Amino acid sequence: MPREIAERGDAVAALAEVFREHGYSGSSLARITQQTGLGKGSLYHFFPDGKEEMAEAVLEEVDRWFSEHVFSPLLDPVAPGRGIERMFETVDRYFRSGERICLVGVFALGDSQSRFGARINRYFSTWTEALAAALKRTGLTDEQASETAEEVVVGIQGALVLARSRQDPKIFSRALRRLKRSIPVSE
Amino acid sequence: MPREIAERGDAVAALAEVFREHGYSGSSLARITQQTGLGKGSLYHFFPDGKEEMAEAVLEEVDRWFSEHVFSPLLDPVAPGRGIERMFETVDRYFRSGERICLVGVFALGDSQSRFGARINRYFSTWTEALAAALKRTGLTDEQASETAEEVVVGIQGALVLARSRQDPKIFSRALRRLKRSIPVSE
DNA sequence: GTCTATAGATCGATAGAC
DNA sequence: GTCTATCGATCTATAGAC
Repeated sequence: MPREIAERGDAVAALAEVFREHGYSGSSLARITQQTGLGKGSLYHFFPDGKEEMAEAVLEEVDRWFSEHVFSPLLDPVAPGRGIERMFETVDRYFRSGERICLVGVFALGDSQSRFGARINRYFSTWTEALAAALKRTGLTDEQASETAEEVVVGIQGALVLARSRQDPKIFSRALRRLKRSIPVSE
Repeated sequence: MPREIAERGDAVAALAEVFREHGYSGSSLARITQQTGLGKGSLYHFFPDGKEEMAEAVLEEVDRWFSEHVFSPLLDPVAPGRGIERMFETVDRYFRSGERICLVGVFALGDSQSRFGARINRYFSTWTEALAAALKRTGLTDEQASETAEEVVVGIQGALVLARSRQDPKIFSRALRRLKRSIPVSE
């Protein structure tokens, strides 16, 4: 029987949920060991630089995951419309239709902004620019594409904040529906 | 010469900026005393129940301020269109055109969500419902009004997250402009 | 690799002088 | 009301056994 957490990659996934739920300062090592089942020995074996390295690894993994599953499909040269469609589907699944919040957003609003600012900035700018590029290839002007891309990313983040605040995931679903509609149809 | 902080009300205003910038767990008493200039003696004199009472007082003050300056104008029975206009102006000023973030949003995404959940929920539902009521009185159907109100509050919060993340307040200004446009004109 | 024990700093909170 | 001193708890991180 395999252990639940046998390597660094598994540890990162478990850490992500802790940081997502409690933020950076709210995630004490005591809480981390408890929620992940990993002892301090294991944690400092995988992440010699401690909590900051854990958070860095988590942010890096989120970045990697979005690059592969969200940003890359948007940049697919053959089907911009299809890439955008897929983005909405993937995002809906990733955030569990509004039950999950965005870890990068949590870090952006929290006290960890100064610590991880560069990575946070890059995550959102990469997303916005990839979406703008796809929109442009559906026929929008540069300005329309940039503006619409920003509107979509803003709308997603805001919907996650409100869904969490009001404990109502449907807020997120409704926002996704509105945002999809706001995009000029193309085929 | 008057002291900078002579009463509880002034303390609350100073505390708000600390919590806004560092979140709940990120605002240690050491940081609070340093940033506000208030000693622990004074803080515990004003807030006998400590840090949690400080945060409660700050949230209460934000609630009170928005009720007076944002929600009430929306509910003004004579001029729904004018109330909505004023809401955008007031919100733009309050968030310093995107340089400031929403303290309630910070608490909502942070680990303080469980502690202050009821108040956070109420803040956003009051806002959304007041705006929906105003929109309805401009002639929108119940459903259009609710949907548009949600879109606006979501858009504002998302824009604050992105403006902070990308260190670009203009993201907030652009979002406000789009949201104003999304509202059916009325006079 | 993972455990226990613990160091050293910082946490929120309190006491008592003034 | 505000200060300094300090409590016990908790924090991040490390050491050393296995």
